[in-house]
Amino acid sequence: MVEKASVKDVRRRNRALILRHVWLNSPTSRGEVGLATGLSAATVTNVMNELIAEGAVRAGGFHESDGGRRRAIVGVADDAGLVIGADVGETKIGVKVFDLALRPLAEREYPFKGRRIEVAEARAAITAQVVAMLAELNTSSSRVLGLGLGVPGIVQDQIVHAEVVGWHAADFSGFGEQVGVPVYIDNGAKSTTQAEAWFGAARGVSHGVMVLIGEGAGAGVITDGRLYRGHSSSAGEWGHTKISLDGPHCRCGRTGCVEAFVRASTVLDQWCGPDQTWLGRETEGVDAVLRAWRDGDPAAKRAIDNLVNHLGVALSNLVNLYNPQKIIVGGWFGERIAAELLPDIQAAVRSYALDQPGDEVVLVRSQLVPVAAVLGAATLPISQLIEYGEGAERLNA
Amino acid sequence: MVEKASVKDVRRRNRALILRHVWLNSPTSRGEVGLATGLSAATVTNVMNELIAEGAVRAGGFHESDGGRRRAIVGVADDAGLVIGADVGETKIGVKVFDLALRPLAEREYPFKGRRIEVAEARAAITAQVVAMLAELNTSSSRVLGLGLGVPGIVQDQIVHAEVVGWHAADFSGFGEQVGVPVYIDNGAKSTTQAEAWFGAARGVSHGVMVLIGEGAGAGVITDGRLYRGHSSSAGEWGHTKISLDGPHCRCGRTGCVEAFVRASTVLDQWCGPDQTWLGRETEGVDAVLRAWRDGDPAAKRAIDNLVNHLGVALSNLVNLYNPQKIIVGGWFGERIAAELLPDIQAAVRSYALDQPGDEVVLVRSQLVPVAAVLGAATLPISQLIEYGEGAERLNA
DNA sequence: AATGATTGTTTTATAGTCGAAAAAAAGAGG
DNA sequence: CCTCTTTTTTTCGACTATAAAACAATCATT
Repeated sequence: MVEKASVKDVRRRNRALILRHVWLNSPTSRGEVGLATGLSAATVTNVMNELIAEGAVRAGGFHESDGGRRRAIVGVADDAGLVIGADVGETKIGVKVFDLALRPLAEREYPFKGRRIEVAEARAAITAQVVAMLAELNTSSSRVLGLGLGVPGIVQDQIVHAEVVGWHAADFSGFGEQVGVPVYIDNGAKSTTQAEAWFGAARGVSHGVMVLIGEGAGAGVITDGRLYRGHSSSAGEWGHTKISLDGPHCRCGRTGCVEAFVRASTVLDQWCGPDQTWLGRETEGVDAVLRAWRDGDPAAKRAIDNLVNHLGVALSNLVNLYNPQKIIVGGWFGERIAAELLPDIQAAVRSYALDQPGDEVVLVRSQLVPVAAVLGAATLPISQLIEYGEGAERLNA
Repeated sequence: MVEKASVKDVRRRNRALILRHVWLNSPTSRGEVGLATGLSAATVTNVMNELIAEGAVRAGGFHESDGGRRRAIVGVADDAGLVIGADVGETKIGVKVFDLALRPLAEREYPFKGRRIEVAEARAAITAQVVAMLAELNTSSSRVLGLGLGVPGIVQDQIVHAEVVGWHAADFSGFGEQVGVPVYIDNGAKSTTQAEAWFGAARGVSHGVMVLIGEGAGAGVITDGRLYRGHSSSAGEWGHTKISLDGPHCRCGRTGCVEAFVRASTVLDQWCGPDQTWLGRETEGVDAVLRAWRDGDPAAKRAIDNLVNHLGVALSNLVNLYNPQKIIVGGWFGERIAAELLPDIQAAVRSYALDQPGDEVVLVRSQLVPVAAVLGAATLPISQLIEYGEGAERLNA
């Protein structure tokens, strides 16, 4: 239930604390780290030198002084290795190579619009793109710390259940050997949330929820500064919670799901009727309906009002259940509507949620939409390095 | 965001681990504790002797030997002090005095059926009853470790928001001085869940949800073996999440709340129509509708089918969001319907929840219904003692 | 240029943690 | 009385973090 602790755990935890701070605030100095973590200067020096010896942190140069010894610069050893993020979306697979500071170096896409993709094809496609990009960058796979893979479904061990792309118990075991680098798989919403927590609108939030709205709807939950996973890491499946006892049919085969109410096509259908199809031009359609709404088009107003109302209900349930400080609205569609409608959505949430948690929650727009998915996936190997020192031997290889 | 750790924390945590095991498995022995916690025999001895010196644990007697040194018995120092649990329900306040092993010693009730109760009245009533019971037991308040108070609402510091009893920002500050013992206040659903986690159906569950259904509907969430509180400890307010966009009016002033669908009176109204009132005889009414349902009464069948269906939707949302191993169904009404309908409810939940989390979750019936509320409240001071050593100086006073 | 104030980092010394192993205690059974 | 078994306690070693002191390196002022 709760695990025992020993002195070793203290070290592991403080080490992670320090390394995480360096990663998220690079370049920094020992003194700053001590202030931020609350650890004594002695401990910081001690741990920092260990990290430098291992190669995860690099020291070099000095900050400018304003009256005293200069602070030595310590920061991510950004060229000590590479990290890869891959994300399986509904219409394409994106793969991106980053340096350890998560600056992009190369990227590829593998579209499969309008059809299904089999697991084997996905595995092969990712492998091919990784190989191609590493060749292009003229590096070897031994320099890669790891590949993080985000998938639109539930992950258990190496098995993926992703109904929206038709994967029932899709098997990713042995994928690491296939690609030639260590592979870490997670739900796409969770890894996107991780990205937002590290670099975006959820920085420093200890209780927050990120919702991702596009053609689907997912969520990632942060509690006590960590991703919430539940018993078998499928927690946070907001898109298929129900806000109506009948309601429209959802892709999952059930009715009344949040996803069926708030996804982009629902709004487009409500605006133009289901005859006029925006298939393949959804982003265009969304821009159009928002434009029409601004111009006072009554059909657009109806569609948008519905959306805001349904989002208000669906998000208020999250507020009542998770009591977050912040809700980050993301996903390609979510980000677009947040740009225009955030105050209305927030008002709707407040009207439906209980007073106390409703008054405290703040809605914000995602800051990383176009890159969040692959970036989030790329944080997976780095998280493992930070938390458990996993893969440190691959650095500077 | 995440706190630093030091060697002191190791001790505090292991100490809590050991003390909790003794409390929940009293009487036990040092060896058993070592096995259960994974700690070395040396550490167990060390910590245990500290706990004995402080008075929270008592050593005495021996287990029988089967060919070796006898195991020394260590257990809760049950007569080293008292603990009080109080619970503010919708129609009455219950107060109960326990010894430290949580065996009941005295109890009182203060009914206020059919009317509201002001905070001052509640405070006075609890105080009076505590004084009376301590007199009856011929002990002094200095022997009381603390009083735990469960309230039907959200608690922040000493301020209680409980709309169902009409308390808006009810002030409980200074209540400890008034009663003469340290007071700990928490949401009633949470403290009831705590009781079930220590002594009932949720023992050893690290990810679970307890739902309490009566005239209201609440929930307590356990994650990683601990109560989930969220940003401002109002997490888990399941009763006012919405499963319908219109739906019946709820006492909270909104519509479509789970509570409005699954509370006892809703079923009774659906069975007999709103004319026939069961006001004041709800338990009777529930027994009657269940009897009618078993006898094949069509109106009863309709009402029960609705209930099962709505519960299925409402609980499936919890399953999708929290991914629990277990859902414990409690509350006076919940426990009754669980006795008869648990398989049907579980089937409904599975049909609405996503496959993977839905297949894994198990519904069980609460084991502690009549006593859970006050018992859970009484665990509050004990939790503080176990986790932080708070109040140890009051033991053996 | 010399001095002192200021700031950042490293070293030293100390108190505290757990755990492995040895030692001791306390029984059963011959 | 001796041996074997089981449980608990003691001893000792490996690690932790931190406070305080020492050290290092800069700026400002004289």
